[in-house]
Amino acid sequence: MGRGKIEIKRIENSSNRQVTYSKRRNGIMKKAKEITILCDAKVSLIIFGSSGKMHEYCSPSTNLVDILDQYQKTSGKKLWDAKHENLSNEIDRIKKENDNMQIELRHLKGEDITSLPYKELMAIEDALENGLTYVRGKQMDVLDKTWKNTKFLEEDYKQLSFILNQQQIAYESAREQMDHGYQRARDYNSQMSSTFQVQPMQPNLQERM
Amino acid sequence: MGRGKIEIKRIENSSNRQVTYSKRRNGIMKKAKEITILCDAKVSLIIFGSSGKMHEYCSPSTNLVDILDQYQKTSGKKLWDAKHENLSNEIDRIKKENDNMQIELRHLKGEDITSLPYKELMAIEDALENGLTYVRGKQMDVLDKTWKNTKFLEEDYKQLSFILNQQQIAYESAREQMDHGYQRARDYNSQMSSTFQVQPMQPNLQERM
DNA sequence: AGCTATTTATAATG
DNA sequence: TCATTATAAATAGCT
Repeated sequence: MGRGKIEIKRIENSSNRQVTYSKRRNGIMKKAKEITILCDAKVSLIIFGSSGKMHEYCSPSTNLVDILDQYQKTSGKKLWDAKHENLSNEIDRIKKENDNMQIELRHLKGEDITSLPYKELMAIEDALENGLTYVRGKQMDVLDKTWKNTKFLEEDYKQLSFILNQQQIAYESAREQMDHGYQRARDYNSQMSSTFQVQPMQPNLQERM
Repeated sequence: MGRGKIEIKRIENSSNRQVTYSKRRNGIMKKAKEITILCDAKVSLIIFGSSGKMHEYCSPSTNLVDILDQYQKTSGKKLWDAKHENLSNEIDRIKKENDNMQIELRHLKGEDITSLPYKELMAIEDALENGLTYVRGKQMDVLDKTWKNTKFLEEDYKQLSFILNQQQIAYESAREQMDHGYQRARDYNSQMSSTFQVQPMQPNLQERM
């Protein structure tokens, strides 16, 4: 597009090259702007001439950083170094921490917060906290007692089981003796008691609380 | 340059826009390559179409990172650091959020509340009350279960006592027989086995929870 | 996708 | 360097 066709290869004449560069650079810039407007495109164009001078175009709807971000996401290529990755990781970590706390808060809170007049609030607040402390303490006590009772009961139960076992053995012994009629029960008694170890009847009861 | 002149404004017809985008994108790409060769320029061109698809050109003598480095040096604009700053800002923001939540948590636990204004006390109070309701309900559930468990245990205990009692009686009987030596044990045997069948000692205690 | 009438970009020139 | 202009290239509207 000019008075003569040119081959696409480096323009050796420095002056011509400079002129062509200038003209074509403007041309590309213009085209970039146009496609941005015509087609809703996001464009980043950076040109360095051989002299080192820079020219830049970036579509007005965004900025270079955003475009480069998007570039990284889309292409998968990383432009930023490990520092930025570390920062990103820290953000992720803190966000996770955030989420955890938010969950904790939700657990501690009820749901809606209804408004009350200020004056009443102050007085109630102390009472509530005292009540809260009291109730918690009280409930802990009750749980404690219940637990102890259960433990005692369990102990009794074990002992009873043991005695029952002994009784059964004694009974069997007695029966056998009665059937054969010649050996003493006392021998079997002692022998069996060591065989029948006491079984813990409620080994995991505390886990049921 | 076309059959008709067009105004440079967004092409409303989506299909036309897409076609034009494709054509012009190729045009720009070609121009970029050409200026690179003709004029020894370094070019980076990144285009995102409205569909989100990316197209990129970078002059072969270099790469995007180098160009961006040079961009920062030449323009003085921070790219790298801008990104860094953005991330740092976000970290600060999230950390602040974190701190706020931590304070809220402390307040709910009754810590650091002495110097708080009414409004916040009110909010905390409501939250505590709601939480209290929830906790109480939960504790009631636990107590209920414990109580039921205790009752079951008591039943077992009673039953065991009963059986023990039976055993003792049977044993006494058997001994007596043995002493007097005239009645068969088999009668007692059948009697006892039916007695033993009664005991569901701890078959499915866990299901009671 | 191609085609082509036109518009646009630009190489050569002054 | 800038403006002009002849010409090559790009492309808008069609099929």
